[in-house]
Amino acid sequence: MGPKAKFTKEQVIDAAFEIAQIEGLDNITMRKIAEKLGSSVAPIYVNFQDTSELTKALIERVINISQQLLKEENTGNPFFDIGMASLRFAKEYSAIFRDIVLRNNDHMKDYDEKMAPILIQEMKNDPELEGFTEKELKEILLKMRIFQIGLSVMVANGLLPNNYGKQELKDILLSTADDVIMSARIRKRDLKY
Amino acid sequence: MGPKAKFTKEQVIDAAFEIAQIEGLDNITMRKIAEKLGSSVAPIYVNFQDTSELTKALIERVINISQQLLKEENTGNPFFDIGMASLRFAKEYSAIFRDIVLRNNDHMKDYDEKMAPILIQEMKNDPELEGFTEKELKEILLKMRIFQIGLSVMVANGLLPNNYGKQELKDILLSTADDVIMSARIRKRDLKY
DNA sequence: TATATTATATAACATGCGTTATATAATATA
DNA sequence: TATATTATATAACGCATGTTATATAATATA
Repeated sequence: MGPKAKFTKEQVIDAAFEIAQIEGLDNITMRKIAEKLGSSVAPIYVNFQDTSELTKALIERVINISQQLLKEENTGNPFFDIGMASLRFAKEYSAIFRDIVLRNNDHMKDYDEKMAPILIQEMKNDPELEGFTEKELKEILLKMRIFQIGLSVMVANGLLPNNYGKQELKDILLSTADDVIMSARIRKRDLKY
Repeated sequence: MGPKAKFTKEQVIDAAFEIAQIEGLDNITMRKIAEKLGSSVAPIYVNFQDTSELTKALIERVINISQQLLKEENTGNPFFDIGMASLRFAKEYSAIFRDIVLRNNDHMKDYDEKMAPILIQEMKNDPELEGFTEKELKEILLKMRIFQIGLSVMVANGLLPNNYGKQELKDILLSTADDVIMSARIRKRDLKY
């Protein structure tokens, strides 16, 4: 009983997300969301108890988008796929990417620590990476993770040469992976003989 | 004629910098600075017209510190020195590093564009890099710049393994430089013969 | 020493924020 | 249809911010 709500949770999150996409997560305000929805702040408070609840929902939205981007990358090479998904996120949602990555939250660390063993396992099954010890694989993964974060930051901040598109990103990511792996193999060989 | 000012510009900037170091650039307020100085906000306005003027001075301070850090690195290998200076900044002033790098300001781009030709010139004089074309040198520099930014971000956000100190940072920076250069040389050779 | 000048502390103002109280409008149900 | 219930718009509250007006204190100079 009572009138229908003017907006769903999703619509409110959409509006908040649009603001975050341009101004960053910190610059979302209730009044801005209301303005974007063409209403007062009241409908927001019907859907969300307070700002913290809305923020949680927004973070979930961000995570869902990340996972969606990851699903869309399917070369079979998981750490290349993760790299490309992260790059797409950095490009398409750069303001949010900056806020998430550059804020010193535990999301990243948790994520890294959860993903590392999975990726190491995948690497063990990769014929291209045959013969490396676990320690060597970890070193390779770390280098690639560092490179991938650096590349994402540069994409988000528009620091790359103008002609850099998706293909160039792919190329440099793969090329650097080759560099790291090839060199690791050569070092291994040099030590052996 | 009149009483002496209680604080110099420098003292005000010091206080602001201390706040920024812990809370980030965005969380500096006139009242917080005043509190840290043990005074009211009035002396701040004697030294600076408004917030924007103080912010400019603070950015200059940040740049000076960066340059000081760079001066202290002197291996002769300029892009290694730049890398280490950036890493030290990321470690010692992580909140500010995040705000500077992750904000999409033009400082970074300007800096990169100014430094690139200088570094390329230095690379041309480096015997280790003999035989590479300018295009190849640019590719190597770009990869190292990406890696160095990634490493700095990870340092600032505490994402590296616990045992990572200055020596480990040096090692991984040099090791990756080797990877990139060695692989570039191998690719060159493969193409030739 | 007297005075003009300048620094300071205090308190106020305007603005923007999250949140909420309240009156009004809309609607499902009896 | 009448009513209870719920959504909405509006305006307000409390708080933090940058900035400024004002009264007071300090000091260089005549």
